[in-house]
Amino acid sequence: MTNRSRHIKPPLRKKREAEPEVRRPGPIGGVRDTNRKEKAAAIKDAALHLFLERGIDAVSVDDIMKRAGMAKGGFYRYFETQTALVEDLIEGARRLMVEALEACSVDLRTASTRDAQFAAYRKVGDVVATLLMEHPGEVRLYLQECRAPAAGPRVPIVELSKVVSRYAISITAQAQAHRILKPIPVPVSALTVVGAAERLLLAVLQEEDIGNPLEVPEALTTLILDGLKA
Amino acid sequence: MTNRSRHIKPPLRKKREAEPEVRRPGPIGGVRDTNRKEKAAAIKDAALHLFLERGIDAVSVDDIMKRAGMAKGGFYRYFETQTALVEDLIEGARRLMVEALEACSVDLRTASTRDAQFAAYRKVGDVVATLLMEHPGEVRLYLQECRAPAAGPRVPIVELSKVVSRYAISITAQAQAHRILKPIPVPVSALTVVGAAERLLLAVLQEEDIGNPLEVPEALTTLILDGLKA
DNA sequence: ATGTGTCGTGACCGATTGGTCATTCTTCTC
DNA sequence: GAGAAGAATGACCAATCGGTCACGACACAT
Repeated sequence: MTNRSRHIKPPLRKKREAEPEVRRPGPIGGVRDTNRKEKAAAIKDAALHLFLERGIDAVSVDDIMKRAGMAKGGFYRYFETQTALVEDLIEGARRLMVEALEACSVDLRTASTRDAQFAAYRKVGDVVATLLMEHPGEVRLYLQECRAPAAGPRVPIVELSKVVSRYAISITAQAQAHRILKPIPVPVSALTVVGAAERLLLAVLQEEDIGNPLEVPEALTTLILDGLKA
Repeated sequence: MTNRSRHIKPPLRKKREAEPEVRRPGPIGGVRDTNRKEKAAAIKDAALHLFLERGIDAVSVDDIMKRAGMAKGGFYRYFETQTALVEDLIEGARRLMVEALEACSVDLRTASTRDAQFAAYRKVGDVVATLLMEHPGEVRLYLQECRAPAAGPRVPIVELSKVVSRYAISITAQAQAHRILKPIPVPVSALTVVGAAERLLLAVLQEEDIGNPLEVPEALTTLILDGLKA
């Protein structure tokens, strides 16, 4: 087992401790409970910053815990593995995004008027804007890591990206059925939007010089409408 | 010095050997020379496959040399570091791409007719198609790794992506000056195209179900023209 | 054929890894 | 306040890392 791929293969020995969320010790508002939440947040915060600075693969458990001001051994009281940490990290943003895409898909299925159809699209855009404001780090982590091979701690990120692509394709297919969009091959139409949107998000989050970030959604909408609209 | 970041910091001891290309042993067509080229190619081939399977960060020198059927120590007779290997790996594709972008930029500067202007664009598209056919592995490696933080062996890839973005913005600015494109903020217009094109390339190279790959360039062109054209 | 220098090998080095565990410290329950 | 239980620590483990090096094998010039 190479050191580089240790996270890919299953651990040789079984874990002693697990499921930190399932059984909670002490009173719900007590010191224990409060500390636990604070420490877990500190670990996640430290991990996110290091992941963004160095890339997920280049960050060790020791690095994370040092930045969080704790000893290495404590990590495993909060997370079973690094993969579980990443899952936890992106869970909030993931749920928001998936729910928005699912809602759009459902709305689009029943929308009969043009207005209702465009409203379904707009809601996704609103959620993306919300994500950008409330989870910028998580979104940037997603954009940085989502294309690399799914191995080790990156697995949940790559899987999310596959879900997003699938929804984009499904939604595009429905939009074409409604004749909102040009009859371009559906995956091409869908992935064009995904690719363009993700690249622009990355530019905003990495503070590339992109002009006024607030103009970006409008410009993108114009491009998509003129380029894809039937 | 953490193990994870060992490639970032300068080596403690100085290298004994270097510049494998500068001084070549023996006759140019001799056994030595032939072997050297074959082995170097074998190393690069093994490295590329492993990089694509696991991601650059998850591949060790030992992994590469084992796959190439050689002993670890031999690696450093061919490449100073893993970073040099990656530079060498993408050099061919990089040169093609940069030269095409530079040529487009120059052509666009002097193009007076619409036809000449579109021809300048088309040449870049042709080179991308060539890259796709002749260097599919290298292109895929670029797409997989270009967004992660620039550290260690990934540095040359990330730098190439910055060059590409800069050229895209510069070319877009010229096109807007020619009034070929809508007066959308230049970086937005440029990165939209880059993002869309890269995502579609990735889909083709990863064999996502995208329909007939030959239709992709045409569809993308249609989208860009309708979406961006003035 | 002989000497010269390169090539390839695999043991070796110090550092670091994910993960474990006995021990100590802190909070909880009573 | 005392005993029980969870939480935190840091030494520890085997494996692996990038990189080096002495040495035997091989290609070259003569």
